Amino acid sequence: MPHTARTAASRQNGGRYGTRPTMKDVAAQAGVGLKTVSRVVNGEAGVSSDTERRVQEAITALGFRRNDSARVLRKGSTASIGLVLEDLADPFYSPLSRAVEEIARAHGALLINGSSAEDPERERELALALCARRVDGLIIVPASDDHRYLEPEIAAGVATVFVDRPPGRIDADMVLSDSANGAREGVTHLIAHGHRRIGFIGDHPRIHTARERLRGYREAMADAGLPSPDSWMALGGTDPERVRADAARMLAGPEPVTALFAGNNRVTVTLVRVLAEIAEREHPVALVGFDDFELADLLSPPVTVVAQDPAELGRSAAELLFRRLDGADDPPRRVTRPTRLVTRGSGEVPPPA
Amino acid sequence: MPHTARTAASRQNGGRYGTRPTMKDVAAQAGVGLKTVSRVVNGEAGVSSDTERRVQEAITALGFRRNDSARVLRKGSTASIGLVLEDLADPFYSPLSRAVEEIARAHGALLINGSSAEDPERERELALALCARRVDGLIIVPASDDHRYLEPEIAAGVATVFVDRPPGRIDADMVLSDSANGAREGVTHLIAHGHRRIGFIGDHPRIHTARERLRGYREAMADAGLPSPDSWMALGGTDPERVRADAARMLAGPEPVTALFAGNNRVTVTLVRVLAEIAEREHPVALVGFDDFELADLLSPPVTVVAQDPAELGRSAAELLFRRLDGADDPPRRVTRPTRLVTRGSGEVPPPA
DNA sequence: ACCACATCTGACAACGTTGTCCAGACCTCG
DNA sequence: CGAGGTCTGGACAACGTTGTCAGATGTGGT
Repeated sequence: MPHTARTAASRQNGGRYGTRPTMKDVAAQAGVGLKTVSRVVNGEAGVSSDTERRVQEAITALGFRRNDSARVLRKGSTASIGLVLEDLADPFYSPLSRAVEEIARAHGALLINGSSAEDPERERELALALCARRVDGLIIVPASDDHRYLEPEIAAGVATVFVDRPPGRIDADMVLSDSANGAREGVTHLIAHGHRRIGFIGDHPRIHTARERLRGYREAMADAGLPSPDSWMALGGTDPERVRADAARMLAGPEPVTALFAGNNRVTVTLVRVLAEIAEREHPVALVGFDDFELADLLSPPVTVVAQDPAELGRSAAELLFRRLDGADDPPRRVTRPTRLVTRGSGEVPPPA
Repeated sequence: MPHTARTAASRQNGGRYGTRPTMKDVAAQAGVGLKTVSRVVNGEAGVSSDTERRVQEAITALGFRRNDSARVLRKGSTASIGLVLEDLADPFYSPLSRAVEEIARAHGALLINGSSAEDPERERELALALCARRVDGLIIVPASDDHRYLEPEIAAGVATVFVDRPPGRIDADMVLSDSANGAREGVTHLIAHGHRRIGFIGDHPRIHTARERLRGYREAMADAGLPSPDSWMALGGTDPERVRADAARMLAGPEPVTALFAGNNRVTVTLVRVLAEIAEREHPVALVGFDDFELADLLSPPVTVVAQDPAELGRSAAELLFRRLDGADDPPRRVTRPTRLVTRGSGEVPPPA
């Protein structure tokens, strides 16, 4: 075992720590021209097998690795794409990210990704940093509602696809779930099970999907001839404390809601906790959540959800992106993917008699 | 609203679709020298405010964005780090990834990441591709057990930190959880609650953490003077069907195990399902899982786990990496983080009388 | 012996940026 | 009014690769 990897390996390197051999060095070592090395490295034809062998040996001896920065500069394409989303660690977005990665890999591209943390300025910084790196394409889960800052980039040829939420003030490809209809279906389901007072707790209305889901809720209530007073709607974000307070408020008073609709997975999980805590004291409250989540079926009661398929969103977006990179230049398209109501129990709890 | 973003923006560009303005173009537009533009773009001193203004206007007019590829080539540092892990979508790794991203961001670096899918060859390809891109540093969750392929890279100055599992056949920085002691503690906990026949279901023994956890299990059994026959140990990976079959086998027969220890979060979740399915027919089986997971506390019974903190692993690894990038060159260090037994119920189920 | 042709190889410019170095304009002070 | 300094701006080389093109060598046909 070497003393340290660093010293051990730098011995191979003649001790030139931090200096990498270039094709020129390889050429000198092999006694051939620079371009011949380039040909060998890129598997181009027209190199005799004897020369190729000599070059390969020199490459191994020096530990040469092609500098892709220089290659990118010369060739103009980076074989990498950027993904900007809200939070890489969110169980909704991580499958999306993974799906994008798989498609990218299939196209020989690397994935650079960053979390915007729902901050428009941070989204912008990230997206522009990725453009400066000359990513070939960009997939964005918007935090901002104005993407005009991307116009020069798109004009310069950076293929751009928006996913989960639409772009703001520019026309571009997008892949969305049908939030409004999904929410409407979920709320209608609660109404069908006898509920008349239903609360909606969702994310900030500046987020497109949150607005759409709220709209679906309102439409479902209106369609059933039910009121939906402001006190039954909370749009304060997904902070657990905030959600708890909102839920407590809706569940208190003389006319408490008998069912809750959660606007996304974060809210659903918090509400599951809240309802579990009060389960022993009160009549059970029905719950339907937007977004599926792991183990939803093992809770008691199992949680009924309006499911979307985040991996499928990612796949669609990435495929659309690579279609563009392959040269498709038809007008921007909007892909809408349906949601699916998964009934498991919590959404079928009847209201108190 | 523009007809399409592409055509709208390319109008700004004089219609030169796919061609980006360079500093030279900006210089010509502003009527200054090339280097002056560079100075403005980089906020260097020595440019009069009048000249600066003219340059800024030219930049905006042309939609110029610095080409970081060229910059990287000239400067030698990419301000980006690579992360290779098993699966970006795994709820254990996604917080790790996010934590690395945050630290990278704090140091002004971008994160390029890829999933090895537990395939050594894929890990190698990814890591070397990242090195070819000249990432400043590399964080790796190994799938391979031989990392000598990285020696030339490390010698050339690519800081490298291994996380969650140790490197193979090279000496390098690493950040690990204390898997063996964690598993021992978990199994000892089951023994303390009266269990004598305890099964272990874990990942492939080629994975270091899987071996360590198995070792912890064996030591705990041996310390208590209990046997641990092969039939109580399954190391076939995390495929749900496989895990189900293994569990079924251990729970059948005249001397079934009365408790199960799960080697990671994937296995735990599958076992939760299995135990839920048989809960009504048989005496409840105790369960302790390695890795915490969301909603573990809301299942019935709530799941006792040996918790590690993946975000903390990621943070530690990234901090170690940036310490190296800042020039620290003390010998490679091994950081071990303790695990924490979280008792919730499933691990305190007694054996049948 | 000679030419036509194919095969192999290398010199050179270019990609877009930054570091070095020098020139000129302008100021200050003796 | 000149010497010395400061500020501003630009010419040029270099980073490591790839595309172009032309030169060198070898082979076969006449």
